[in-house]
Amino acid sequence: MSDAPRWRVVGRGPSGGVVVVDLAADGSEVSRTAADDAGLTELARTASASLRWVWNDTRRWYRMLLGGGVRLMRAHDLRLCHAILRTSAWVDAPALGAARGWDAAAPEVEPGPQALFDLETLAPTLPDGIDEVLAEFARHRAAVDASSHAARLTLLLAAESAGALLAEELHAAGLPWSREVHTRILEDTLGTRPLAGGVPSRIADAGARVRAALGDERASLDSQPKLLRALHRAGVPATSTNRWELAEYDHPVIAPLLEYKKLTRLASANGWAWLEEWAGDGRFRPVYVPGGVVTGRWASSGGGALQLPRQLRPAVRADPGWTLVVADVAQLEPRVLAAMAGDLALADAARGTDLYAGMVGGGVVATRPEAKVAMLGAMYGATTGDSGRLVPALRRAYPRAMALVDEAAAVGEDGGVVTTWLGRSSPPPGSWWTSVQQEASGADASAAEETRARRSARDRGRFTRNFVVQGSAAEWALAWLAELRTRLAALPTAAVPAVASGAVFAERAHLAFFLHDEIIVHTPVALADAVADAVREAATAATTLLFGTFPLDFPLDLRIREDAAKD
DNA sequence: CGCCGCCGCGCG
DNA sequence: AAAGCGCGCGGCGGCG
Repeated sequence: MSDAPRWRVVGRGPSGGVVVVDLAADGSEVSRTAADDAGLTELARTASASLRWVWNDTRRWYRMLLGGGVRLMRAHDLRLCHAILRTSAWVDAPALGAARGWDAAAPEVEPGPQALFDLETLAPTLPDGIDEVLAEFARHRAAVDASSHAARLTLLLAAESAGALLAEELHAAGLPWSREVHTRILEDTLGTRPLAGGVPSRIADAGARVRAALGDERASLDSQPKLLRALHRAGVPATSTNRWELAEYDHPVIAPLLEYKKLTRLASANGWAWLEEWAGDGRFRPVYVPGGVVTGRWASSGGGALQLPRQLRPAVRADPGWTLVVADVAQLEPRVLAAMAGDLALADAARGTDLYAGMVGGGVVATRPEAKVAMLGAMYGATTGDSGRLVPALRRAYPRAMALVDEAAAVGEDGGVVTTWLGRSSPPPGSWWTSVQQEASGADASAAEETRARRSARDRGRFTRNFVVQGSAAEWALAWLAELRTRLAALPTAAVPAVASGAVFAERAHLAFFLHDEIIVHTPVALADAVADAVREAATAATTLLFGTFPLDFPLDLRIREDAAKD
């Protein structure tokens, strides 16, 4: 059926009701239907999985559909795709020039209470009128079609939008979390839970030992300036209180102070209050923010989802009858760099499962830890220290890979824009950066102005150097997620006890967590092996999708177990 | 009292 | 054991 609808565009009519417009592959309108929210949910429930849903903001629409028990496979998120297309160096900027209002930040699903009283300060809202939505979608298609990199951009927009669907599903499903295990970790580490306003026993104990070593019974340990002064009085000439510097001093206060800092960090970031607020019902439901980082990585909002300490991983526990498939990619970024640069020598080092061991085996550096810091230094732009010292060896061994990141840095220092493998471009320099460079280029520029300009140029060079690698790695990860999501949806159901993940995921394997290069799938035990296969197949498919036949794979560290601890 | 910048530290 | 990218968050303290 060549005239079957390919896109389903969702917006609002003049009266505020939902309007659904189906478009054929050539963009012509096939049908136009008025609906309400319930009607939209029913339309979605019976829609073909091949239909791509187009709307202004996935969170706005998909949260409702998921709540109604509907899962969709494909989308085109106009806000996220606009952000990519508007800045991509592969897109003719005027193509989106007619767009108005599509640069808005992600809107809140529920307006905050103050918004009701303070209308003037409301953030500009995203257009949702069906005609504006249709027009913006048409601009996107035209912009992609006119690009000389249409295939890659199409892939990027599809992956970004699949990520937006998944972000909502991850929120709806939640990460299965054991109150009991978390509480036990807290008690084992911090001691018994204090009464309201009190201090856990081991923190109190460590604090007492710190104060004794300082010879100051009243020393304030939680205020950085006060702690620094107390250290000076005790004869520790530290310039900061970060743990790397403190560890350099030989003084009896150091050991208990580092212990105190570690314990207070756990208590304040992920202690009993966090447990009650974020995971009290047995699910941790972070708000993921796809595209929330300039490089294309996801950010998160609330609960510190992307900073969960490894120490608490044992609290991630499958429901009864379920298990977890936990997988992460080994050395994702250097592998992506090797593939982008077409660097066969680096690809050769990556042949086994451990790229860093491969570097040692190739005689590039002497030890695995050296290989790791050297590679990180190459991608981050290290110039000094152990890492910077080793980078020249990499430049000799992997000239193509190093030329790619060195070129990205040179472009950035010069005020230019760099672009990822699939077409996400770095933001242009801001007005502050440009004026600093201009002031320093004048004949009457002071030495201080020149120094400032050089420093900010190098800072930007390190940013663009890393942007191409971090951003392209994020694209591989998105493709992996999108491929995996499709495969999981195709798996059968399995009879298992009901879970707290919502109707959409009852008896179904589903993604439960994503962290840059790592995923957790929550699955009925009977499906675990099939899920593991799907995770591996998805990685292979993502690699082929991005890099074709380039001889490099992305090996996974994959575990099937009831908790998400590393060992 | 709320807002904001700084510091420190968790994650990749 | 760092000095080199990207984040979010809690606590503090200065400010209005």
